[in-house]
Amino acid sequence: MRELTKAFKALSDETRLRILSLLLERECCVCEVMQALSISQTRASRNLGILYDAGFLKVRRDGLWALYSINEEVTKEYLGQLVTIVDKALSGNETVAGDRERLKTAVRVGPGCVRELTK
Amino acid sequence: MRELTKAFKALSDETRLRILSLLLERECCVCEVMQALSISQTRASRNLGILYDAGFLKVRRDGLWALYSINEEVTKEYLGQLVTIVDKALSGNETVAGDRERLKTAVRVGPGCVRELTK
DNA sequence: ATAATATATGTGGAAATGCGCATATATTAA
DNA sequence: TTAATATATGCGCATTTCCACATATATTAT
Repeated sequence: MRELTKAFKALSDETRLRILSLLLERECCVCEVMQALSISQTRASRNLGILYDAGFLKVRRDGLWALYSINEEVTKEYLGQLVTIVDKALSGNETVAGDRERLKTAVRVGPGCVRELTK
Repeated sequence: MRELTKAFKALSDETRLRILSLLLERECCVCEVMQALSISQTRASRNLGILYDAGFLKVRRDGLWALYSINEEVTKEYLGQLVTIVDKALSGNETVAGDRERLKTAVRVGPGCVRELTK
């Protein structure tokens, strides 16, 4: 029961539904999520962590980057079903569409990337 | 999006999942819910209200009683799917089983029913 | 009318949540 | 080694949630 409420709690926040919808598009690093949704690094990282803890996401490391994506091999059947529900329910959503649009122009660097700018 | 987070928020609480599971058994009044789950009248009423506001339940009045049940004609498709998910996920749950067992012996009166006791 | 009763709700307090700020951690490059 | 960078996290604060207590509302019976 605790696992189930945890899953629902993870989905009970607008920011996290946007993140989940974004990751349905493709795998993203934290800095891409923060750029696409126009949110802070802390907020992106924390909410990715909450979705991860609930079992919805998986992570892989690539150098400095933490690449998050939808976890296909879920431990519980309902996790996959919930992702499908969110996907369909937000299929025509404007916010989600805007997030995905901004993802296209997002670059894999964070806010304090001085090196790239000064070069 | 707000409607969707509201639905998930409604399901992100153990008490409300127990209530939903109980109503999957049969229609119940508030006092039956409080007896089956061994919770206060306020707690039963408030959480039934939250599930109702999210669209999961319907109510009908029968004299003094408010009879809550699962809303079959949901406005959004995902509401019905979520109920199904909860039902399956908690199918073998001990707490839910205990609640349903206590529901069998529950009577349709509240805690302050002096008349019935003194007769 | 009054009394009894089931349910709903306003209020307050404790706990949980969400987020920004600052900082810690980990990885890579020089 | 040091510097730069992406991500994670401790802390504090504002907001929200959950509940009990008391009370309000609505219905039925007398």
